[in-house]
Amino acid sequence: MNNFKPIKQIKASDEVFNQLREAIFSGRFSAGDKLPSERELIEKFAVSRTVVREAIKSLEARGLVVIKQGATGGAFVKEMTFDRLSSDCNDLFFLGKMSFNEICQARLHIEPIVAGLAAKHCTPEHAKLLLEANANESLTLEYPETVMLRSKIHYLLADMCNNRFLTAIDKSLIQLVGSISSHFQPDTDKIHPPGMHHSIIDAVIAGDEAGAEQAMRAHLLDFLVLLDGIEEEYRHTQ
Amino acid sequence: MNNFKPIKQIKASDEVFNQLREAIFSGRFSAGDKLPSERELIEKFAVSRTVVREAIKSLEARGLVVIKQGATGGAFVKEMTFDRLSSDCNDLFFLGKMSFNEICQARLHIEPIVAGLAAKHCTPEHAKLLLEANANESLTLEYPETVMLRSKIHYLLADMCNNRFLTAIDKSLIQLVGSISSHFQPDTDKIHPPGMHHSIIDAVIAGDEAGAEQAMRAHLLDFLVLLDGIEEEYRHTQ
DNA sequence: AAACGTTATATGTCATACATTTAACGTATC
DNA sequence: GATACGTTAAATGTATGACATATAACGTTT
Repeated sequence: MNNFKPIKQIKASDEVFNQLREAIFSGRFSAGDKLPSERELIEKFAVSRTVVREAIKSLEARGLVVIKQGATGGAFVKEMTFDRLSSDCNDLFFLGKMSFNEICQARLHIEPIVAGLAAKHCTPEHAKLLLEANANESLTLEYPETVMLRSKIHYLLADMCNNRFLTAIDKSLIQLVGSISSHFQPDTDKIHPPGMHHSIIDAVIAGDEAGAEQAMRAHLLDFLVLLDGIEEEYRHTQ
Repeated sequence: MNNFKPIKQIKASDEVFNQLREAIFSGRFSAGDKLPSERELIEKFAVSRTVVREAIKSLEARGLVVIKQGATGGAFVKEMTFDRLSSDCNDLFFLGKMSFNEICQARLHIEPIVAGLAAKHCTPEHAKLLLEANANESLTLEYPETVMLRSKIHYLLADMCNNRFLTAIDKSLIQLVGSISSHFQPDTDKIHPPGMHHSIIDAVIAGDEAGAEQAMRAHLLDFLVLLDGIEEEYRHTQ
């Protein structure tokens, strides 16, 4: 047979999108830089404004740029953050591609590791923050502040593990569990009594990796059991 | 002070985007369904075609729909997959937000867990696939096939862990390590000699969770050491 | 110096026309 | 009847011009 390949008619807007995307990835534009204005892009690419606008709109939806209006406006390259991962995880859950149980199990496996790494890298400043957060855990019982206060420790530990990938994954899971469970506003003191984090913090501050892992695992087992059955409820109220 | 909030002028295209997004998330449109045509959306939202098109373009960039041209064309709701996570991980690496070392370390922590879970859920069919893949590992030394063959086992194990989140994360890491390292086409038999997976497979098929974890950890330590320094090279050749 | 209006330069929206892609239907040809 | 071919219809893709709106910067008045 012949080796002819099917002609791929690339849409002009996609082509512009790709070239701009490449330019950003290659570092020709870095975070904070302004892309050329629509008028300039029209000239350089020799296409209509429609095409340029749709390309930029795609960049925005992809989270690569933010668009500002006005005299000093334009498309500015965004500082890429790990929030994208979180937002994707959210999408996947809400589209039913992940069960609450899977999220919890994943967290049960990953967060102890993170806690161990946090213990390994704990500095006096970190210790201070942890103790502060721990002391403030019971300040209020109002939603959604209470959820934030009770999970603060987890976020701090995530930031301490010295691995941005694990930090991002862990935070996504924490955030997801939080947002799903707080949808029901269960009695906070019941599903997450104050003082649950004591042993974790002690181990982390002591630099005891294995102890921190162990303590986190035990904590999650306690906590997640109390949340059991919450997904059933969730899927039904939608 | 007063409690006035700044007026947030929502762009029409964003509003349309959000409403369509919500409709998809709420299940009003599920995978494979066709959104209303541009003409219909124009009527329902009472906006111009520009606005509708930019909204749909955003949905496409977000990976929620695919757009087909022609008589039976339109915007079709996409089956949401975990590929999005992989693609985002790629972006983050190429934008310098993750180091190769962080990726390797994350993999070193996560993949043993996955291997353990795989051992827990291993069926005879799984065993067959693993043995097959293992036998085919040295079929070729040509890039990029060789990379695929040597990592096949890892992908299989990822699929066996019964947790779609961990599967997705693990695959992202595997794929990322593979694509970065194969950029240099190092001698495959040197950095990843055949037979490295034997002990892992034995443990998994035996259903030995702890053994599988251990074997995977040992394998990764061996393998990743051989890849050391590859990032330096990479960042310089860009 | 502060308040205010003007202006310039972006992006945002609308409307219309035409181009292109694609499936489906009909029709001639063999 | 099957195949090839042209026609048509319905959708998205692109081009263009006009006007709306947002925003910073400059000038002018007070």
